[in-house]
Amino acid sequence: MHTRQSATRLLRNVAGNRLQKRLAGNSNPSPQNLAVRLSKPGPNKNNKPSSPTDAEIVKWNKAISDHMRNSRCEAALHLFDTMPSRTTVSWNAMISGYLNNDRFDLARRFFDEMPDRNLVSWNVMISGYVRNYDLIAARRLFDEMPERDVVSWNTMISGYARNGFVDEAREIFDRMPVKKLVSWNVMISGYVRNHNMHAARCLFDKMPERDVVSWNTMISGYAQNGYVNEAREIFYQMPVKNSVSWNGILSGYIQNGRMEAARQLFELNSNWDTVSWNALMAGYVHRKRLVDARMLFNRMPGRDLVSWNTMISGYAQDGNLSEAQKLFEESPTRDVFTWTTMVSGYVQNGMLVEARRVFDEMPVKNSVSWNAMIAGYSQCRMMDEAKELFEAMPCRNISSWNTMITGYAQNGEIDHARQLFNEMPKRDSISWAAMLAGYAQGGYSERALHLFIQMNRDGERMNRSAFTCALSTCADIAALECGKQLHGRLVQAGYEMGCFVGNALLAMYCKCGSIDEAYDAFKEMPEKDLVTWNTMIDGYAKHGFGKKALVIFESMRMTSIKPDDVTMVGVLSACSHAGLVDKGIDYFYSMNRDYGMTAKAQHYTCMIDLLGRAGHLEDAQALMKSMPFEPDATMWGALLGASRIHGNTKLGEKAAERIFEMEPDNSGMYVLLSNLYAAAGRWSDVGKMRVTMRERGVKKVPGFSWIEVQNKVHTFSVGDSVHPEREKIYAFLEELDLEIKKLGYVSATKTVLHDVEEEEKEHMLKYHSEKLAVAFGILNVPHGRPIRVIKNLRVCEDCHNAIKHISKIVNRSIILRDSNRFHHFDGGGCSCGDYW
DNA sequence: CTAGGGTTAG
Repeated sequence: MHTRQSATRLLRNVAGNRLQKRLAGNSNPSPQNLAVRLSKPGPNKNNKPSSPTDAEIVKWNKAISDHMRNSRCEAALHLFDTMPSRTTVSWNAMISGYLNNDRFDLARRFFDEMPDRNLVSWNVMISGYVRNYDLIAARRLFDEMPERDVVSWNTMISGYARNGFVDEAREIFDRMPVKKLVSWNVMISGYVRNHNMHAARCLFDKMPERDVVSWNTMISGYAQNGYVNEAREIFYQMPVKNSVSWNGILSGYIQNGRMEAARQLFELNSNWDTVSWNALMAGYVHRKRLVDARMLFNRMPGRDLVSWNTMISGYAQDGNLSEAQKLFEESPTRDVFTWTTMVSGYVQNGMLVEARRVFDEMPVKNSVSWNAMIAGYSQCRMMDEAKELFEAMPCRNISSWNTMITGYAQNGEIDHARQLFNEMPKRDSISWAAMLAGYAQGGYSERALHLFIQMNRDGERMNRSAFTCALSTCADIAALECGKQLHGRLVQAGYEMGCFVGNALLAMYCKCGSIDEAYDAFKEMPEKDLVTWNTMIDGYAKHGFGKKALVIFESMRMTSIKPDDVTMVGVLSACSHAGLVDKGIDYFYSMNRDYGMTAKAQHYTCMIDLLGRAGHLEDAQALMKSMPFEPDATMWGALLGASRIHGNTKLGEKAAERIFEMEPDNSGMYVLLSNLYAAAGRWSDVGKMRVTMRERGVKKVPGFSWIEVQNKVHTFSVGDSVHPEREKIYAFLEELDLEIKKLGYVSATKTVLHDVEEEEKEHMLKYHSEKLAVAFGILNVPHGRPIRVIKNLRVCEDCHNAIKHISKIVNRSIILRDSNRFHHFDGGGCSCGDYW
């Protein structure tokens, strides 16, 4: 037991004068700033503690936790401050309470200042760091603590696994001296979370005893990773089921988009609990079927807070703020969740004033609430307001900093972004990515590169996972030069052996369009795991080298590593992209025959694509009908694409209709259908499409392309008129145009629709962003080196045709990455074989 | 007061 010594002084230190002043003027105090107020010396501080009984202290402690659970930090602190004597448990309750309310700073101060720590204090603090995504700090505490119990070990395992470090989690798991049932469950759940069902199953089969949680973890793991059949198998095998088991199956259907199957199961029996109702309702909300969701909501026997929150967020995200507001007012109780939903609903619909009104009214805010409001301001380019909130918020977390960095970067204030990046206490992969993306999108490639180098210099920060993260950032923004630099540093650091980094390296080369260097890296990897093989296969497939992909697959079969469903997606899409119909069909059937795999939605999508492209539209439809689940928008999209290639307007319309039902905002599909009409000469339908798009408020994503030349990224958009070298580029394009027409190129104005006025059509076509970037590349990339262009959307058919001819005329190799795949143009042809 | 399974917000 301790006297109440330093709590007051402690808090005064925590708050700091600046914050205290700022909050003093706030007319609408949140509990967080009340906590600060209490730091002023209160009355009755000099009573000598009478000696309370143990039972009384337990009561006090319970009251503290209770306050904390209900986000009443100030009340908890008041109790803590005035209680006659404290135990370690009291301190622990405060720490845990603050952590639950996103006050990591206060929690740590209490932890540091407390007179005696027990095992729980350490464990609580570690779990706090885990929740704040700070695995390094968590690990430091874990290593420092004087002794560890099962909970300490389990917390670390779960912490690593939750944040994607499943190997580190396994390392801890293997090292722990005594494993309990929960330890096994945590580790299995870690594998599940990281989509490694194979490893999860191995552990599950090996574990000495199982309880209902172990079984349920496997059910939901299989279900959420798309193996509904396996989930059902486990479900039937398990000795004692509870409602969680049932809900695992139900939400498995829901998350795999099989709403009708979910519904059938749901109607089959009547003893579903509230969680089940909520899950089904959320499924409908997620698929924008608000009418169905509302019908369930009305029918529900017992609505809880989650039910109300789900329904409210459904309306809010759908833009129906008036209905959301109505339900919000009707709801019997509201929690932080409810309020935050309203705030972010208004924010997402650009209604900043309303958002702010709700935000000011809400009684308890957590970091999510603050971040939502900040994001709202920064999306509306109101960085001053965003900054004001950011500085006032008591519970800043990494997300808050990241939101601000992104905001500044997107508003062109790159230096402010960098300043925050430098100042922030902890960075995660998002922070680096945000900063790098800011540099990359703003054209500051040298600075992006420099940031990588700084990452390396920081030494400690540049561990294996940082390399992995940096490499995958390079892959995303197709920064090949940066990626190569990292590769160099990797070799210097002696890191290049492991699969972890090796796979990232491989993926980087693939996504940056350098498939040959990817293969070099692949060859040199001493150990190849499943991901290595999958990455290489998919890389070749995406680049249109289907036969090479299949060669890799055949070598993989010689090893002891078993292909999984991801492998097969790569193999099937290789066949599809390369037009290898019979091979594709063979492989599809071999999945079950040779490996006992059940084909998932993605495999069917590949097959529909494969059959469709090859002109077997009937077979594609037949396959769709025979599938064990409902077709999703991607499958109809594949069919629509195939219909376009083969000029089947009727089928295209049917597919499009289904897509618009499921994804009314998918602008790419509207364009695809328009192109189909245009190709058939149905101009009035083309016009109607344009009207429909306008009526439904579908915005076509503007297309842009970029190219890296001498460490600088050049971005182009349709009809670009801002690039400093535009005159030269346009003149060069005119010249090319004449040349390629001699080769038989016909401007395909008629087949391509873009949302520009009719008379501008031919003019605009010549100036699509990809053409501009290619022309710029030819003019500026030294001879003998490939020209690498990236486009955010699918490449336009006419441009594709033109670039093929251009590659022949200028005798250059042009590599174009679009949103779907890679195109290698060489000597007048393309690696995609005109199928894409 | 701390670790594992099914539903809601960034």
